[in-house]
Amino acid sequence: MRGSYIRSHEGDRLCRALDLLEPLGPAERAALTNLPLRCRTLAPGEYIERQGDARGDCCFVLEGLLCRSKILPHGQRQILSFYYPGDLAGIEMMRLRYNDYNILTLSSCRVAYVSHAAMEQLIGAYPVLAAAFWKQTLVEGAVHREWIIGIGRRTARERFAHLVCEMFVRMKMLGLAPANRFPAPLTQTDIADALGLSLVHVNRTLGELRRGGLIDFRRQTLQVINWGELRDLAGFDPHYLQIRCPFPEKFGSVSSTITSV
Amino acid sequence: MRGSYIRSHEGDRLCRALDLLEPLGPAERAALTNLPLRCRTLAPGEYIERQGDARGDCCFVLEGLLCRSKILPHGQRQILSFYYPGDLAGIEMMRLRYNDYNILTLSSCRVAYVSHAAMEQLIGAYPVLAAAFWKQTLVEGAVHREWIIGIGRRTARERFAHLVCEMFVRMKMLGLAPANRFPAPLTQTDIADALGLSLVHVNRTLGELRRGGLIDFRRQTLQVINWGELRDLAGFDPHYLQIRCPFPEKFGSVSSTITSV
DNA sequence: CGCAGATTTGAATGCAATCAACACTGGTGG
DNA sequence: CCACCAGTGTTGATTGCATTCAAATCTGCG
Repeated sequence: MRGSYIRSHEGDRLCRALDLLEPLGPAERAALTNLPLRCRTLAPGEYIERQGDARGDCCFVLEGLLCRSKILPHGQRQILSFYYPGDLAGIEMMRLRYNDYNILTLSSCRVAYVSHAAMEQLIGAYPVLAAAFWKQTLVEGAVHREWIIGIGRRTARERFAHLVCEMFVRMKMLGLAPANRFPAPLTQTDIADALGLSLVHVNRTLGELRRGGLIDFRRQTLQVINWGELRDLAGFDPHYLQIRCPFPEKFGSVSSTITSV
Repeated sequence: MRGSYIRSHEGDRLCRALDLLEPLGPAERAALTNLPLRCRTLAPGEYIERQGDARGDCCFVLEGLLCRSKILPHGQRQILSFYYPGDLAGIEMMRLRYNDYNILTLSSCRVAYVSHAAMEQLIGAYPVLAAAFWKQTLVEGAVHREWIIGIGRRTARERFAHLVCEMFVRMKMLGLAPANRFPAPLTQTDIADALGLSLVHVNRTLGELRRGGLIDFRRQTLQVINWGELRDLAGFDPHYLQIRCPFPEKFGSVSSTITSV
């Protein structure tokens, strides 16, 4: 099952995402685009990894949204994180023996599989790339912590708002949120499982945020309407995402643009 | 403020904890014990790092219990993780620019500070140690995920039971839980902030577990009385801790010993 | 059209938070 | 030695946020 080759704009996006973590030189860019990749297009709901399975290859996200989830013995589901374009899913399986989580597509996705062997070689040869991957893991940890805080101590409205802020900022960084709109290929059930809430309550909370003029969510698209209020409600501070570019400044102006509407 | 030298049995414990992640050779052990460390004894409630501060040195835990926490704007506190003897606290600050969390002692602690420079050198020279530290971060991520699941989807009793299981297994691994008793220098307020519950509810839940004959918790000491039931209640599966030694097997026998009492 | 999945709304229930008061503990100082 | 005090632990009563159960749309799609 040999996949197609990576497309040029997909390679660009991959480089861009990693460059946000660590500045890449031309050598690293070349090494990335010359990686032996197996590219594939996956339908929504396809699994990259399954809980309990033997560890599989690493997987670059080129396009679309994936998530990591776990099903509990009583059947409840918890979504643990999202994977955005440029993220490298399943990298921890290079070092760990057991895999307790599912990684699966939420939307139609373009992904690029890389063998562990190729990754080891890449990391060994390019310390900057090793640093970038290592840093991505650390940011993932920081995001985990922010989720713990949200689920542990924030109300449903704050929690929902915080998730929207996080997705918005990440998509914006990737240039995928023009006019403060970005694709969010999630059902309300998915959101509930990410926020640790029930489907019904997510629906009601969404209604409140919508009626409050903070966001809109229709046809798999999230729109941030009142960034200032949304951010304040969530208590959102983007520091934990460790954005390298001067994003907060740039973002302030966007924010004021929005709130002045 | 130059600290005292590391004591021999403390160096042993440090090596032992890392050896549980990756098997260390004599060279790595020697390198570890020859690290330029500044050892100190800290009182309960002292900070290693504060949220918003500039990044400080790394810090090995030699003895005692620390936690990572965050205070929210409205004053609520969430504890995000615990640091046990052998853990390296604050290692992520070698790579990240912003620090949004507190790291502080819960009990009286022995710690050993290491400069980032010394760590970089160590990691550069000993790939096995680099792998061990990297793996520790990955395990920390897995623990975060398990906490998300707990806070998001488990009831108060299950959540509490799961935390006790996790602490028990980690302490047992370190040889610090003889007779299924181990030091847990926590107030019920701390437990509440770790589990995302209120103090009052933690107190009631603890009462239930105590009356149910699952655990006891007195004078800063946790005792696992009925491991089988506790594990089943929590739905605890130690895989996520990535224990290298044949712990689950060994543990089964301990379990049966206990349940047969 | 018919159907499955997703969204929306209503009503009742329940788990955990909050408010409040009291008991226990260890440490300090008169 | 005892009074005092702050921190911690315990229990009762009330409130409320979120869940659960149930049913009615809505939507996309073969």
